[in-house]
Amino acid sequence: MGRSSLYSDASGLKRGPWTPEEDQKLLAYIQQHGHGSWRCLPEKAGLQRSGKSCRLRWINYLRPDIKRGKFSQHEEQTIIQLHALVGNRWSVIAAHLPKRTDNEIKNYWNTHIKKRLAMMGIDPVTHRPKVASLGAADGGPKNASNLSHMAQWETARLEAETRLVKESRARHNEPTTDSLSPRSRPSPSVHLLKKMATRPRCLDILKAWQNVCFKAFESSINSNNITDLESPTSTLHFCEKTQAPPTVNASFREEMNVGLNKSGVDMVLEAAGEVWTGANDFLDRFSMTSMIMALTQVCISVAEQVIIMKTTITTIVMIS
DNA sequence: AAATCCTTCAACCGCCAGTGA
DNA sequence: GTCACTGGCGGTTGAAGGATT
Repeated sequence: MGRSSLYSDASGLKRGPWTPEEDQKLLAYIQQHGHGSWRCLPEKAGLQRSGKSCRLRWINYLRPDIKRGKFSQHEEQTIIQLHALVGNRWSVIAAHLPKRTDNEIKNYWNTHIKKRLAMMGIDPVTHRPKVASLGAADGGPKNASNLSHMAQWETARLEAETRLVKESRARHNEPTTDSLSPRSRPSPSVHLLKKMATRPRCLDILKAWQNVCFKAFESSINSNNITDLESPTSTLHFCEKTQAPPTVNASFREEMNVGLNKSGVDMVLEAAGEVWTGANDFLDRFSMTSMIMALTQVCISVAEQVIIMKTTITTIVMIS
């Protein structure tokens, strides 16, 4: 496989698929000497390859700590929820999946998850519902819309549960996967995600969150308009029109550019009051926001169930 | 059985950030 | 400060092989 021919390029370096002999040479050299400088490695290992090609082959295929084969359901959920958080930052996502490479995750996303989300009526880029397109495809716009939302809420619920479990586990000092990251240089985001899973959360945040969330919840139920709710994976959107408080600084807004609705986050942060003032570094803020997102998704899921029940009851009453 | 279409994924490319001279 | 080099990353390609016609 690969897109280049088997022939050597202008510099005399071989390209294209690796042969077993080449693999053996590379493996043997690295096991004996370590990779050292990738640029110098091919010559020392007796390979007619570029250092870059050797590095890629090692990272994505030859490393002994690589897990191959089908992705588990848990891995898939992790990918989806992390993608909702960080977007196409495959190296960050890979850092949280044991023995998976960023390339593998990227391929899996593009060939499997992306399509499945699209079929569920979820935009794989924004993680928001594509209600119009699903309705058009299915004939019944209303049913399609409801189906779409139910899928959304269920996805959100699973995501939230998974995230909370993960954070809880991390707090109990279970081993993280960071040491297994295919990248030797962890990105800042890896540290942030790791740190956010280990910091204790203040219950005041929960209280603050309950205030904000249930106001929106009540409002949604009163209007009885399901389509007013946004995708659970996008989270917090129903707070969007709230004005952002002045206490949250601009640099944080920049740093939080991970697909969140910032105004919604701001609103919760404002309600959190004093808790927030103590958290003046980005790590704390990121951690707090992650928790808020998880809680949002759980809450939206509950809200959806109630709305569906109310709609059903109304329908029954009308029929009877 | 052959042709065509579709899916998968290994490998490449180009860009960017970090580092040292 | 800036230049060159290196490694890391995300996007893209295209061959292989499976599925469908």
